[in-house]
Amino acid sequence: MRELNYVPNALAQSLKGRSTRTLGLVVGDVSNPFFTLLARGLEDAATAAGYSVILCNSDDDPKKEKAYLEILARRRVDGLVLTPSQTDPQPVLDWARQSGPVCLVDRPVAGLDFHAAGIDVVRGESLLAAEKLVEHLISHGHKRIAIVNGPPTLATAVDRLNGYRRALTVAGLKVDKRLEREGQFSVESGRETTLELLAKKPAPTAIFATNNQLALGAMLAARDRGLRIPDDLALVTFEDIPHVADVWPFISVAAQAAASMGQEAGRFILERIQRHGAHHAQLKGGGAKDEPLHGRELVLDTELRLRRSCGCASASGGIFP
Amino acid sequence: MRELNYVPNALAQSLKGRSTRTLGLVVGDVSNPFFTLLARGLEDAATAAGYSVILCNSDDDPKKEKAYLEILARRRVDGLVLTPSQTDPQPVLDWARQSGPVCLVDRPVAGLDFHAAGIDVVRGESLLAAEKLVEHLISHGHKRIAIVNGPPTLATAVDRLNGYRRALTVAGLKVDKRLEREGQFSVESGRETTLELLAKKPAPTAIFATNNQLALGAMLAARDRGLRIPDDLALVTFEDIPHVADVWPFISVAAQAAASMGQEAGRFILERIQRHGAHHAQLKGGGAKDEPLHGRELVLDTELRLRRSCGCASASGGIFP
DNA sequence: ATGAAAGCGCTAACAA
DNA sequence: TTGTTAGCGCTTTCAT
Repeated sequence: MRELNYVPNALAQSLKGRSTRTLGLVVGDVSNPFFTLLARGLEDAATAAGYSVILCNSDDDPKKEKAYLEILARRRVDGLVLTPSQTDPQPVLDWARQSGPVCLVDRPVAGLDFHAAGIDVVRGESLLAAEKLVEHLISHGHKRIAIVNGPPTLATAVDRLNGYRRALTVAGLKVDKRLEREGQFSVESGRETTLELLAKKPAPTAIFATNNQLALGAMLAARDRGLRIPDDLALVTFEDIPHVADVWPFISVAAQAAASMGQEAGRFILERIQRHGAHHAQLKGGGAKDEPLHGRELVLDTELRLRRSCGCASASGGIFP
Repeated sequence: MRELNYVPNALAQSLKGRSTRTLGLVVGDVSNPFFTLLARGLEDAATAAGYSVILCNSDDDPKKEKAYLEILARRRVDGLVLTPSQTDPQPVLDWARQSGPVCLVDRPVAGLDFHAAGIDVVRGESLLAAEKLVEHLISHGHKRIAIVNGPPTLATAVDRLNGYRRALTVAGLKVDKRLEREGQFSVESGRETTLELLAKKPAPTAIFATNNQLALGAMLAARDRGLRIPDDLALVTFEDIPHVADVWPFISVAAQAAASMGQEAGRFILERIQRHGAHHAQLKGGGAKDEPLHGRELVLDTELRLRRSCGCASASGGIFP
């Protein structure tokens, strides 16, 4: 009788029950391949558990982020996976307290006691990887190494800057603020700041771009100035562009497992949602794990992939002239 | 008084009203840069109009697609933006009749009278662009040109195959089915089928990979066999990988404006939602556009970008050795 | 003007 | 077992 086209209304179900089976995902920009993979990973984890995900692009703008959080809260998403766009921990704390489980991905919020707040964090190892990258540049003989960074409001930018500085210090090179540039994590920003850097009296001989978009911008800048990489300017960065490196093994990177990051974030948030739900609807028997469940932190390994842009010879035979 | 933390419940609002202010987006795979940009474009258009988007990856699998459509229908999304994964027009027709506005992106469904069904289509020019690409290979003197294609169930694959055949025919070359390979629109598939092609007695001297993932796979295959591009094997494909071509002007492509496609799809679907809503809730006065509104088709231009993989000399100076 | 009530489509608790 | 009912948080209508 209801074979004649009946589709249950999930809204009504959600209104009654305490779950929307929906996750909110707020990333800087899905077009950044890193976030693309992250989104895919989360989507897979979510789908497997019967959840859908609402995708939001904050462009790392706290205003946009705020607007999205508001929308997601109204929609009563069961969990939030967020790449925080600012230093202020309040929005995240508020969400955790009022709107439900949160998992921070890619970067934590400086000054946020995620452990106590019951907020999970999944991120890559940034500081150490950055240090290794710069250390490698130093091993190639570079002394004037510049950093093309993202906004200092993002933990990844801060970590990578600290790694950069540490490498210099350890090598006995002095930290020169004039070689430290910050901007957005975008191609345009990378191009502009690199251009500024290259205009300096003694120009840097190597650049550490803190993500792949910035690196792309730096390469554009090098091209603008007629510089060859790595001969005239060496370059290292974070995050591979999927598949591209396989056919064009050129850019040396510290690679993060973006898809895994998304999946792990999914695992965290789903687990937390389960407990959260069990908590709200006081289940009578069964698994009574009622301890508050502190925030966990999962730090994924970052793998150094040295190719040509740093000055190393191409490992692979190279099919291209 | 309600400054003390009140968040309206969008579920209840939606349950009462007739709108969820949500769009469903089903693409093959967001990790394909083409779909990434499409998703971003749609998200932008949606957000600007106060809509959110639920992202789904069908992997071009009709089963997964069906499951997602079911979920989206239950969630009562106001509109559906879909890259259809099969030849059967029924699912789409059903959606349009029962669940609301639909906009097909990237590809239509063969045999679907979208115009009559009131279904919009936003796509790139595939056939002609494919023909030009292959025509160009022919102009380089190639006679044995293979096609590495996606599933014949997708309109883009069909169109590109037809464009390929037409170019051959027009040039007086004969169509050789053994040089026509199909599979998935994935890197792995591209690698496998290219490997098969390269194992043939007189191997093809040029390959037309019908999307960038396949092209990446084809390049991997070339590397596997120790072939150089374009010297030993020429290659052309569809869709640029954003920014990469700027720093590595290597792959010759027919480029589509993916982000625009997403935005235009957004415009179409939002407009249709508006009318649809106005239709349901019989508005008393005002703009009485009650004509049924036929399905529209927007075909975006595809731009040929000839670089090196086809055999053309690099236009740009090239910063890489 | 402000206030009360019905109902959106479900689920869960209860009654028969 | 099957049937009825209250209520999730809103919006809209109707009465005050």
